[in-house]
Amino acid sequence: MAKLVVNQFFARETLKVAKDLIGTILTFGNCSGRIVEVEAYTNDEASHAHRRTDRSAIMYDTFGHVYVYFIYGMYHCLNFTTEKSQSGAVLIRALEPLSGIELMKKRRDVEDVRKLCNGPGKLCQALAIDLKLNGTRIGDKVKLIEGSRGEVKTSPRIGIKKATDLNWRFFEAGNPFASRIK
DNA sequence: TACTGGATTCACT
DNA sequence: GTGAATCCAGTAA
Repeated sequence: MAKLVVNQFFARETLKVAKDLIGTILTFGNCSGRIVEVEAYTNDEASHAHRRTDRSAIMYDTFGHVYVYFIYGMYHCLNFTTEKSQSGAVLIRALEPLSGIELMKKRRDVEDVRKLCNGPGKLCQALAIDLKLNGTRIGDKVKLIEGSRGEVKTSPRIGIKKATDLNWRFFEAGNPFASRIK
């Protein structure tokens, strides 16, 4: 397993980055998990990337950085910024927990491993990700390691679902750790 | 300064 | 399937 070349990886089209993130190992602190579901946000109206504000400026100014935002007064969502020349980001929607599982269980107050990280808010809670992480470089606190993908073209099987007109969800087909696909 | 809505989750029916 | 919880960011005035 190789450490991912962040600059090269995230400078590409958001949709390609999103697809290639499936199967990648994400580590933060003592916990790690395999990314099994993501959502690509390009410059469309449903996305924070549509309008430049103080909060969303990071998506215009950077790629390969962590973008965390707070939603519904209760949850955080973890994104990675993409594309060199325009705004874009990939929301991490679900992880398959690999290590630090006991810690995640404690944080989530849940015993069922499948329910630890099968949602954007849940995985942030399990990994203790909050706004303090916003703006940090990928590879700094949050690290990514190529998993079963990388050179592999055929597996894992990647499912694609349209979320909005321009946004797409990518998930590992048949993986029980992926969140509910609506 | 005040108001509004949201890329979610979970309990309840 | 429905609705409540909850608070920050964005917007209007």
